[in-house]
Amino acid sequence: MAELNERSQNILEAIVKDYIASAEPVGSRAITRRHNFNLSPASVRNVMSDLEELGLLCSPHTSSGRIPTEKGFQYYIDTLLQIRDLSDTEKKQLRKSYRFTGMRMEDIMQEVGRILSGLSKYAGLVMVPKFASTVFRQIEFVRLSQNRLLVIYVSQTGLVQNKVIKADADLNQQQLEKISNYLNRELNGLTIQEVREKLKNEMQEEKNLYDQLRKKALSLSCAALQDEVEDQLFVAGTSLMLEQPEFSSPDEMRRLIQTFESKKILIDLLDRSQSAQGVQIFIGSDIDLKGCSLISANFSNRKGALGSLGVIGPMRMNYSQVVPIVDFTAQLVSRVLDREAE
Amino acid sequence: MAELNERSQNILEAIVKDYIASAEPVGSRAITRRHNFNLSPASVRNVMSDLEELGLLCSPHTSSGRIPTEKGFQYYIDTLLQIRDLSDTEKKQLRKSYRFTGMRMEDIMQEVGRILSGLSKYAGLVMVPKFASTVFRQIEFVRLSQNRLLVIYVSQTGLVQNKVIKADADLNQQQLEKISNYLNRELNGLTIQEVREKLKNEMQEEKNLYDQLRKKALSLSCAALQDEVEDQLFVAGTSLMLEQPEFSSPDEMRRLIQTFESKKILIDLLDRSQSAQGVQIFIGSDIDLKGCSLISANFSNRKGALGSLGVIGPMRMNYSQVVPIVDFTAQLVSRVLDREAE
DNA sequence: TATTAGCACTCACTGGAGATGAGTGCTAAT
DNA sequence: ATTAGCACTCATCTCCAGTGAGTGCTAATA
Repeated sequence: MAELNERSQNILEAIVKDYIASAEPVGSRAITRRHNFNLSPASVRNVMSDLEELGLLCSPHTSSGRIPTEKGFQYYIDTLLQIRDLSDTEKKQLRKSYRFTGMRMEDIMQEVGRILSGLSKYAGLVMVPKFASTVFRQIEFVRLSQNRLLVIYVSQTGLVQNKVIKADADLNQQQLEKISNYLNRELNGLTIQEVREKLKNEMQEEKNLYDQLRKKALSLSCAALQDEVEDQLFVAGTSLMLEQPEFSSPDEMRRLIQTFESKKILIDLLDRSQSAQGVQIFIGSDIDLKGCSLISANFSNRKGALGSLGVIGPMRMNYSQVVPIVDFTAQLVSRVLDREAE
Repeated sequence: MAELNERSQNILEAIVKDYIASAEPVGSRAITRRHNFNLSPASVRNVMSDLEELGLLCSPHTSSGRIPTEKGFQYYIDTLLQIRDLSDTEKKQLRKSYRFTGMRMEDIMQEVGRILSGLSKYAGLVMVPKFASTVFRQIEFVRLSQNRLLVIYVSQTGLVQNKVIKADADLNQQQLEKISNYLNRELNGLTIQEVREKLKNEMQEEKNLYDQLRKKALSLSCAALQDEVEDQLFVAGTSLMLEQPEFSSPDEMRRLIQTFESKKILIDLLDRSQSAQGVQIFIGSDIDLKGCSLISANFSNRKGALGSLGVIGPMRMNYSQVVPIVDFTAQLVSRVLDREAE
């Protein structure tokens, strides 16, 4: 992107800010009124015309004010946006909202989503990712029927997942207990990734294993960890999002609800942000949700990444307000989960 | 409700059916055209006027057709609605949709909701009720930190629930195992209700218990089962519901989404239907969702009630189509869960 | 006596005409 | 380089007449 001179930058910034506040096209006169650039509307118009030329602004029709294009927002985010830190009071307040003692992981996540949504007035997202990267704590087997077992595993952070697998042999509850004891001893503290590795190695190494128990244990846990568990996604504040003027038409509403309902798109989105550090902003065509932006951050504990959270809203989001909230929340959640793991 | 003569009944039925089909006020001429009662529009108008007098119909404004009032729908449901049985082909098809082998309880419930919604074109609901009535199968404890324990319990049907409790004493994993072994031996096959009773009795009986293990086991499991776990509710097909003309205005949409988002209202609704047998229809002011109806049924296995499922849609729902679907689905799910429990 | 044809009336909805106002681009003056 | 001035555009609002589906009432009819 070519450099803009200072005046153009100022005007672009003014337009973006005014548009964020009002959701209406911004005209040249309105700008001179609200900000005092000591410029006449006509001069502003000239600049606006240039900015339109550059693809940073557009006008919905010939005789209306300008609105920032996606590129305009991108420029604003990249070079104009100043993210203020939260004041200590704000931090304290935020910390006070986040009291999770005695809550289950699921409830914590849900609550975090709700709070994010409430603070931002947009929709809050929290994703607990595929189990793969989390740290193994315990595994239990429950015999459901002759060859169907319920596997329950618990991560270091207390996240509980379960699934049903088929067992080759019919094992009674006592045998299962022995197996889970064995596994818990062997695998405690490893990431699921590492557990998989280890199992794979041992399986190969000891094809003709004498130790029947161990053999069964290995085959069972392999089956249990074979395919991924789905990501869990918590969405909160959909209805707040619907209050935004960009979703005031029935069609737009339906589109949004459909997207949120399937969850798939949102999961993919947050998955993509998994790898990065700090706050990320996805905007417009980055994401499969026309006209929307996502501000996200990852949370993690000492042992590595655990999940992502964020706020999704119209492209015309109040970035300078929401970014620090998302950032700080991610930090808080990370700390809480560290404490949980102890 | 006073008896209506046959002609009035016929005309009321025609109006309700036409309104269900079109969502538009029904006029006298339209009726004579579509059904051949051998009556002139004027005669129909007289009858309609009577029905309005009785509170079964109303007109949105002076010069428009009539729409059924809530009372009108109620009358239709109570005395005019004929529920056809599903044909064998339909039953077979439905059975084919419901293949749940190897799925977790949660996934089954979600899938049932989706199918219900897809078949009815309205929103599908499935609720797994408070754990209280389900049958105990297994309990496990996981030590999270010094005095925080994760309790996992599994019902006979394979439903997994977990929560965090505080423990008085710091117990290591081996002790916990012994305790859970003890509990699993003692309590297997009882309903949670019965488990509670039993624990309460034993606690009182043996206040000065020598058996330390048993004492700890009792106090722990008491804490674990103390307060109810929340009902779990699965909602599917919200966006289908939004296609209905009664929710075409932004305000109505928002109202609906808000209601669905909080889940509270829906849970209360399904809770109320818990006690009854067979299909139930809640309509209009019965429920806290203006202009909507709920068709629900309970599912259960040999050991008793397990949950409810249903379809929620506009009051102008196609009852004769949806009622048998809900009914049959509840039966199917009951059977599946019986098989799971084995 | 129940039914119906006829008629005046109501009211949502539609589409066109005109007024309004916020905004633009261009040009010429400063 | 900046700005005042001006003609022009276009969404939006309001007013208005026309249309059509529907009603209630009354008098004629079978």
